[in-house]
Amino acid sequence: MIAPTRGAATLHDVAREAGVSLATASRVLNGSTRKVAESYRERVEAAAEKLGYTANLSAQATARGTSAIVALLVADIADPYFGQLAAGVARGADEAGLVVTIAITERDPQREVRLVRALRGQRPRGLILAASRVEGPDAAGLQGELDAFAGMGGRVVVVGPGGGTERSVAVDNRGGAAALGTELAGLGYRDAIVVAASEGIRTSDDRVAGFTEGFGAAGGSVREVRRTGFTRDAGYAAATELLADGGIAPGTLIFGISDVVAIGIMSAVRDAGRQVGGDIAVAGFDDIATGRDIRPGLTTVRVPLEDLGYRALHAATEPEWDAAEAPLALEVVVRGSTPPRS
Amino acid sequence: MIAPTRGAATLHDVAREAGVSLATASRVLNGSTRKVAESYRERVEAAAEKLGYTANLSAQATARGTSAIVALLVADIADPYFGQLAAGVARGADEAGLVVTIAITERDPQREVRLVRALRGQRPRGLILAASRVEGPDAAGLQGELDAFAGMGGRVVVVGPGGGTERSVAVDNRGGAAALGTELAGLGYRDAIVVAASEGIRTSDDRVAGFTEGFGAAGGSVREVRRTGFTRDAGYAAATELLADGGIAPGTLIFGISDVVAIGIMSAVRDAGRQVGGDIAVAGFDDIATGRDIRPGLTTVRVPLEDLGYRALHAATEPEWDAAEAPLALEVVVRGSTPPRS
DNA sequence: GACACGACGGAAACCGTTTCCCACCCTATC
DNA sequence: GATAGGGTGGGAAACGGTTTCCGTCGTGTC
Repeated sequence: MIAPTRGAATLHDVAREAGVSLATASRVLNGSTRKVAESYRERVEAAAEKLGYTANLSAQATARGTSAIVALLVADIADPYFGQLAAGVARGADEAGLVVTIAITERDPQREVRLVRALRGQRPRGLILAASRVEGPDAAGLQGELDAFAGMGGRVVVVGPGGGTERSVAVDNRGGAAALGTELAGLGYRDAIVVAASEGIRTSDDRVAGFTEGFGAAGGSVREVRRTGFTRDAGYAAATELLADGGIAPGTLIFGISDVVAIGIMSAVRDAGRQVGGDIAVAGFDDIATGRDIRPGLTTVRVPLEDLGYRALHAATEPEWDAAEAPLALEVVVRGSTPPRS
Repeated sequence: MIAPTRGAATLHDVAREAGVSLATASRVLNGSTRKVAESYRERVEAAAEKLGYTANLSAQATARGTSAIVALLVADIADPYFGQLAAGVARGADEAGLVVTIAITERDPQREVRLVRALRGQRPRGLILAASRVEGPDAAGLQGELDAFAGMGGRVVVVGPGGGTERSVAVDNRGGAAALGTELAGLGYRDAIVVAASEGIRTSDDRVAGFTEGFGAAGGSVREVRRTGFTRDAGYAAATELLADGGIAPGTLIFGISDVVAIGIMSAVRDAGRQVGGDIAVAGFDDIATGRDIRPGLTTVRVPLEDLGYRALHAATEPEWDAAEAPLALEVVVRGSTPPRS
């Protein structure tokens, strides 16, 4: 069905095969407002089929001045948080006939700047930034790149706390964490330790603030905020230290800034010979799939990650966009890792 | 630092700003064998910096006739198996200065064919197929697309069982599963049920065959092979059915075709009021990160997924390639989900 | 001081598409 | 029966680059 040719068939080849001009072939094969006679249309389509023609997207992009690409920047694609998010982005892109290119920051701000610059070369329609947002000196370089990107006509979407002028698909980290704190204080917890990412990372800061607020207002108190990273191993290490340092009294709650961190904490607690739940309670944030399958189940705040990615994709592609769209509903999910106390 | 312009700065703009020809600007900014005088070079670089110039990759691709893109096709990016694989691909691509575009098959063969065709439009240097390979009628259409892709000068790499002419980065599924079977029989297990994907999926078939072989040779016997899917929910459902149907005797081993499936099985076992480990043993394959953090830990076969992705990337880009490169080492990892029996 | 040669800048052709614009034909109208 | 007008095909100029080829200039040699 597909004729083997040297290299890919070009529109030229199709036009010649069909005995029509390039213009006509182009109009038939790639959308155009203009009509072409049925007889021509058939000839061109037959020729294209015969030669296995597929439009060269690069050439199309240069000619049209706009590409069908959306770029996605994540911290770590192996992290289930970003995986689920990426799934939503990919689904939306497919529906819209777009292609997703992905890049990994490895949580390195400098790398992030470099990647945004490199991605800019593709002239994507939109850029989705899902890597954690930083405040501080490194933010300036990134902002410069983002501005350059926007000045070029690309749309920048930030997943999480909206920065400046960019569109953002926000998660109510603060509110969700506050609700979690309130709920857990309601279960009888009074003493909590928070294992967070380093200061300046908005997502982490907001969750810490929200939790402290909610937990405090309902009668609990946060004894300590331990700063570490966003990974499972960071959570494991932090909890191990905490257990070794001064020990952790039974009945204490440890809030991990994300489920991934919380899962690391759970493993550390167990490896130290303690028990998760009645002894040391653990809670997380995000509700990644794994939280359902570990025992005890992980108490957390459900963030509809795939929806989030789906929305981000649309924010990145639609011409006009309503920032105040119904916010994503977060929901506290209590499982066995935080049994009722007393 | 970056001057805001209407649209992106072009090479034209840079050349004008620097007072040189396009040719010279091109030679300075985008690699060329020819040298250009230091004074010119500086002027051009300064102009590029001032204008925030970034080469238009699409234009470059059409002019050069070759793109800097590698396409990655996975079944489901939210699945940790594919996430870790993708991480390796992305790392390799970054090192090589390539861009990764990703597409999701959702395990639908027709969709897969459609995506390969769409991806072809990008004229990627290589295409990495990590979605599970099927045998059967749907395979023909896919093969046609792959041939068309290869005929165009693209390199196709299959992750897993090598198909026909394509390069493949193989995993010794059969050998690994056999080793697992042997090991488990050595621990005293005699009776096993396998929860696999539907017949015709090579990865699954190979693992079933290998396990049956190894387990059988060491004195065990596979009582039943249950066909289902590759997901956590498929594993959960299958195990729930098995437990309801005839019940499962204590001391039985359930081998899930992948860790994701095995984790679903573990949850089903527990939700049925049974215990994982001493009561019903469970084993998986792949060694995804989660397997470490659940309790009991999941016995499995470690597949170095990130390496696998990294290798696939190289196989997809390097001109000549040694198929017989040292195969990836698989390793049986015994954890608490399969305690020694007797 | 003439000549050959190597280095290097610039004009122009080209990559695969889109799209503007013109020519053409057919039909409807006076 | 000439003319205006709408619809449709084709030629050619873009789009943003790369690369070939040519011409000039500076240098080294005898």
